[in-house]
Amino acid sequence: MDVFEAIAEPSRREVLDLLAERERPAGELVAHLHRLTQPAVSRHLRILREVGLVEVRPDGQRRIYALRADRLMEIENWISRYRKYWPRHLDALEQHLDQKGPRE
Amino acid sequence: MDVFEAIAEPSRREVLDLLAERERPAGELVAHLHRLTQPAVSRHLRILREVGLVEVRPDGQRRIYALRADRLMEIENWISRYRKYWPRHLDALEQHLDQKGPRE
DNA sequence: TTGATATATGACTTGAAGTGTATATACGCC
DNA sequence: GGCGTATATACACTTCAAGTCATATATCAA
Repeated sequence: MDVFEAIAEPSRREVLDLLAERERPAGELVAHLHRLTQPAVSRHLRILREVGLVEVRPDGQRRIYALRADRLMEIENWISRYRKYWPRHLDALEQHLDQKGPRE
Repeated sequence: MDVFEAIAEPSRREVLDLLAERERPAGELVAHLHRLTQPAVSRHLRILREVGLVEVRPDGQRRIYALRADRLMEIENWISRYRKYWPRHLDALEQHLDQKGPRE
């Protein structure tokens, strides 16, 4: 399983979104993904761990999961070559710049 | 099948990469993806068509496939929220800017 | 019309992903 | 130690994607 496959799964993207806000113990993730059972979430976390998109830190009986966003650059690097084909007014790069202000 | 799943398949990314250079007839794509049989490639093309990542134009007995890169913005929109977590010296946005020169 | 080429589809098989139930492991507390 | 909680793993099962081979469809050329 590679990063592309890992993020193809909606529940796993949801996990990453949750971890983007802050690191969380596994149980908290299970609570948010209430459609899935605890083992199912645990399995998704294993996959995210294996591809390096999250890292785990033990905290007593809990396991704290944290995002490792740098692994997403593999996606970014691939997709970046397509930006030039996008309509300019929807170019996320431009939006990003507008958001941050020129040359922050 | 959604866009995330569509690009999770390496052969399909390869097709998109080929179509990023120029539009091509199906047979040319089959020739490049020499590991796959013609029906296999045709099936991938169908999937890419269904999610809107490519479009087809008949040309006699051939079918010319062309990229529709704007559908990749679905990926971009999701991934963009993670940019701020990347190490700055590897920030693809910065690279992109450096490449184009400031405020083209 | 007949035959060759280009592409798509159908039937089928195989393998892997995803899920739930049940169980194991690990830790904290008493 | 024994119990409860938190998390991971094992197993069985289902579903579906992806591949091949064979065939259908469409177009061109003669």
